[in-house]
Amino acid sequence: MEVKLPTFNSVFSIDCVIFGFEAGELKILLIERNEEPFKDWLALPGYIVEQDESIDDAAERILYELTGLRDLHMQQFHTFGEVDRHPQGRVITVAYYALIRINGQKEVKPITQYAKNAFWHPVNDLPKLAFDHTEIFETGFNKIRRRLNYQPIAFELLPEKFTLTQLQSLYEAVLNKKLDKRNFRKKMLSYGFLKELDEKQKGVSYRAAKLYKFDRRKYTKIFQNDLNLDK
Amino acid sequence: MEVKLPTFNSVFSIDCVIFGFEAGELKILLIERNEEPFKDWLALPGYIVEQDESIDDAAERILYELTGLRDLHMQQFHTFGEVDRHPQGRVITVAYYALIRINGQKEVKPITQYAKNAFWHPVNDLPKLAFDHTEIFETGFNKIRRRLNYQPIAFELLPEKFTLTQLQSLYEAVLNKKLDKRNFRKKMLSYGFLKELDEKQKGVSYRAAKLYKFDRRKYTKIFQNDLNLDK
DNA sequence: AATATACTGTGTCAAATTTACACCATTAAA
DNA sequence: TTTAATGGTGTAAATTTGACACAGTATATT
Repeated sequence: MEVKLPTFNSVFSIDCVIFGFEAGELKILLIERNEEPFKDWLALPGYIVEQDESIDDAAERILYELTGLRDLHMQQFHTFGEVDRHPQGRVITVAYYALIRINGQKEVKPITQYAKNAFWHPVNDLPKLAFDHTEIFETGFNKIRRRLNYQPIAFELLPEKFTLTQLQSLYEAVLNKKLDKRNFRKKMLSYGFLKELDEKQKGVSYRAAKLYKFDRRKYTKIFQNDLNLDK
Repeated sequence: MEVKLPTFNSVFSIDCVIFGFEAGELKILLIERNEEPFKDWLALPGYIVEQDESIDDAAERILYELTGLRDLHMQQFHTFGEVDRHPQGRVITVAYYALIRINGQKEVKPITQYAKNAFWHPVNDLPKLAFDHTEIFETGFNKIRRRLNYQPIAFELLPEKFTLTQLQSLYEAVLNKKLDKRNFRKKMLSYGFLKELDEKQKGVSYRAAKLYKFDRRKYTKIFQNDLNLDK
């Protein structure tokens, strides 16, 4: 923006694509809308930005109000600004993604009345979504697919302690292809940022696997000289 | 955006980081502002989005009005939404980049009175810019650095016919490091999307180099199975 | 005509990385 | 004790990357 301000020229919103991983499946968080337009439709959690909050702050607040989730690391990925994307007027939306451990999170549920409820849905079988939310989802999914290879996003989706098989099945779910077990392990371990624990998986009816932890300090050290990958 | 529209809540703008390549140097397009705030400061070309145009359309229009440049392939890369980024009020801006051949373009010059003039400036020696434009530039520069490796953006900066040395020096300018000549050529040619022409460089006082063309059809064919890289 | 200048264009080998590939070990349940 | 299910492991070939140097050619200069 370059000159004296005109009056406001648009409505500005945030939409969130929240990924979770559960039972070997990649899921996203959807809400059931409780207001027109698209009342009763499924949609991404999203709402309008306030004038006195940054868009990053707005993303956190909105996600919380619609789903009860807090303190996720949200990352902007694209802004959608087609004139007709909202049936009631000009609304420009900034899309964010976040990744979250589904297990160990309290149930998701809306805090405000704008959503009837919120729930996890597998990405492989998404219904039609309100507005242009299908496109927003797909754009976001493509982003995390790419980023999986150069950012430590997998570890935000897994429990703190995880097995290498779990890690692999997450990669397979995101990339949508099978990986070779031995090569995958060799590679992951070669990075040096996985810490092997003196602990094993519990509650399985077969040989328990070793648990690992992601060591963010080491990761940062190893990749500190890379280009800034944020934004 | 999810519910009935409130009145407009913000001003919405576009800022452009336009890269060009000339005399072995990477440059961006700056304007000299002609209005408050930041009157007489240098800034990225940018302006306010109209209500009846998509943000992609706005980006093209605004760039044209401030610099006379048209029909560039502009690519959104980040949205800046800090509350205080504009001294006069809430302005959210979507930043775009584009790449352009400086040579063979007509002179850049503003069409509207919002900018006094427009000119190319080397990226290595940028002055202080208005607003948060220095941050916007840096974010954009990091983006194209990354994308250089998986998108054919180099060829938008070079003339249609170019030598491998020119291509290499562009890579060196963007990545800010020296590359090995033989390895660079081997690799580039191995992709198979460079077409060798029956033509040589002219007007140099030493052995003329072969000219090449970028074959976008072949490029697309080769990489058609990759993830969608737009957005 | 000879020489200087400046850049073009090329190949090999070692090292590192990636890929393909299969079976025994362990645990719990039946 | 047997079955079911997954855990955990190594090697060799192929590919890719990285390091490295000099003769060839067009022009300008003398």
